[in-house]
Amino acid sequence: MDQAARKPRTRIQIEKRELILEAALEIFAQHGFRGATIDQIADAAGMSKPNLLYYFKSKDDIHRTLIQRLLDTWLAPLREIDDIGDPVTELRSYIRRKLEMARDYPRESRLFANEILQGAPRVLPMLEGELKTLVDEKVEIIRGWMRAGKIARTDPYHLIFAIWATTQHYADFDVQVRAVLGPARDGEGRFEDAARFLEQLFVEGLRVKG
Amino acid sequence: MDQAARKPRTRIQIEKRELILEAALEIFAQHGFRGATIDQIADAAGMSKPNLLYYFKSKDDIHRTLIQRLLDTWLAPLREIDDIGDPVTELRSYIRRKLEMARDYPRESRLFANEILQGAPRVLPMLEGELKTLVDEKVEIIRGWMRAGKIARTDPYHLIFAIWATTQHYADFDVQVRAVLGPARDGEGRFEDAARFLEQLFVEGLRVKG
DNA sequence: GCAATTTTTGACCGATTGGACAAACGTTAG
DNA sequence: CTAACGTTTGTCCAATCGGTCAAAAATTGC
Repeated sequence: MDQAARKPRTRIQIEKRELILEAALEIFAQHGFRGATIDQIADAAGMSKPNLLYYFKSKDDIHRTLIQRLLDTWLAPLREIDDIGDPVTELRSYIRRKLEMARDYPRESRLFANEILQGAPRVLPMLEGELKTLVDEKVEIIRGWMRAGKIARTDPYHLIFAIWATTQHYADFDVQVRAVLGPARDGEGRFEDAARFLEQLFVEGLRVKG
Repeated sequence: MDQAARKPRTRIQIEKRELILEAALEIFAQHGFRGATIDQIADAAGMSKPNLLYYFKSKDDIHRTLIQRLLDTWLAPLREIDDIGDPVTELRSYIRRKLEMARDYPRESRLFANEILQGAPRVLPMLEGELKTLVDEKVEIIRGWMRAGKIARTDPYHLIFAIWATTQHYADFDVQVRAVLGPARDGEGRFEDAARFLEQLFVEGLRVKG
């Protein structure tokens, strides 16, 4: 049965699908959708191409599944923002969480970056729907903070864009960051430096002038 | 003669090579290196594939030429930073110039982003050489400003990364930005909003605490 | 106007691609 | 043991890819 692609039933199907997705994430993140080949993915997953196509009905199917999974975890930090805590603390921990995700899930970040760069052919509806709704919601919270004089008045949309851009930069442009910083200051130190800098930039940048 | 690929000699060669590069920039920026096909580029340039290959000896040759051109103009704003002017003014105009480039040359930005995302296979030596040297140089200037108490003390490398990330974001993630902001606030207004926000963020974020 | 040179094209090639398929193999419930 | 079902693979295919080549067409120098 080719039902495998629709709903996993057996233990093997669940395991193998997971194995394929893990391999595909690596390949897609590195080469983009068109740059990746089914053979590469199958090879990385340790199985033959027809075997892989037994679990996913097409290359597009794999990619779509990955993107869908990614979005849930990717937007989690943003969802967590609420207006019950201290605004500065709230923003600070959002930045830190996003930076941690760039460090811990760079492949997911690059997969997403690739998709957006190509014009978001597979996720545009989600961007205009779910994502926009979520951002609009958080923008209102941030506006509340500004009205209350907790943070400086500025454009909340561009604030969110700036946080996304600066944090994801460390995953998407990792090669460039590493090349510029050089072999010294590698590993954990780089992450802490970035965290410290971004924290200062956004906290001071949003401090209310008095 | 296939010398066309090496050194343009005639008027037609100069014009046609320019036409091809213009078309290729569009295609490469949208689909990445592997995603783009010679046929697509030839079609966009209004000529046949063999004709295109008369002017460039391979797909890689076109791409390499584009990247090489890009880098000169891309790094120009950074080169312009010097320590004779007022630090805040200097940084502010650097940010504005970078943002203008993201607005006026989004295809170049995406071409570069694609290259870096794929691991910078064609420009890694340049990143580790020329770019690193240039950044190191400007970092020293920024450090001087900090020592002189003109701007707050922080990591100059990550400051530069943050400026790159936030400005290029508007070119590379344009689809996402547009989707989130919606049809209103399109066009020139978006650029001015972004400019105003980034200016505030970096100027206030780097203000010396008194 | 004509010959040399440059430019353009149609036809073609081998390699790679995503995917189909049936046969073989493994597993498991009765 | 065996029939039914799940898994794996070798083989094949049509489409597309980057690139070649020789010959036709256009241009240029004289």
